[in-house]
Amino acid sequence: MNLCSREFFQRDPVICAREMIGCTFGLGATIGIIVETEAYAAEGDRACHTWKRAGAREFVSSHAPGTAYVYLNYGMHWLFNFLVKGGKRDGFVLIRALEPLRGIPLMESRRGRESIADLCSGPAKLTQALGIEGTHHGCDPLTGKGWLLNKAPVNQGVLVSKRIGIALDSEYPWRFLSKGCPFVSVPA
DNA sequence: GGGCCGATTAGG
DNA sequence: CTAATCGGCCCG
Repeated sequence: MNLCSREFFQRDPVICAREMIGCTFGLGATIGIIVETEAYAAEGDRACHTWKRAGAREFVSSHAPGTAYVYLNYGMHWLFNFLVKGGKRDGFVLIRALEPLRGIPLMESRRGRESIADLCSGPAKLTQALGIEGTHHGCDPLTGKGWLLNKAPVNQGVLVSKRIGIALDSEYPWRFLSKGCPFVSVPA
């Protein structure tokens, strides 16, 4: 049962990214708590795929808010985003790190390592740990079989920083992470 | 078709 | 620090 509503994703992506910290997210038996996110805006943000890719702009216009935008980076890493649209701005929320919660042995198997802090502490690590791949591009985690997405009742101790690993518009403070959390990709 | 780039990661 | 590895985009 998904407690995250459609309207949760019908807001500004920056607000949405902030609110997703603490939410429970999973696929199949593997589940974690979202501890790090980044927002990308469909317009005016040169780091967003929509800036250069017509396909990304088409994706935004032709899918419902909450849809999974999954893409291959560096030819080998799958990265997972939620589509955010219908609010002040359209855009995406990139899931960058999870605190492993359930299915840890399976995560360890998929990742090929056993250190719990190294299972989901990066955008490509967590997709590997959860078994997310290109086949999930365009899926709807709000209604799709196997997905889990529960909203957290409160978000306390959320820190803000610049986004990681981008060259353009890197000054925007659009990265959010749980304060003091050891499972983030890069410490605050 | 060819060249370049990238929201990363693991390993030396 | 760099190799790995490939879809999208810009040429031409």
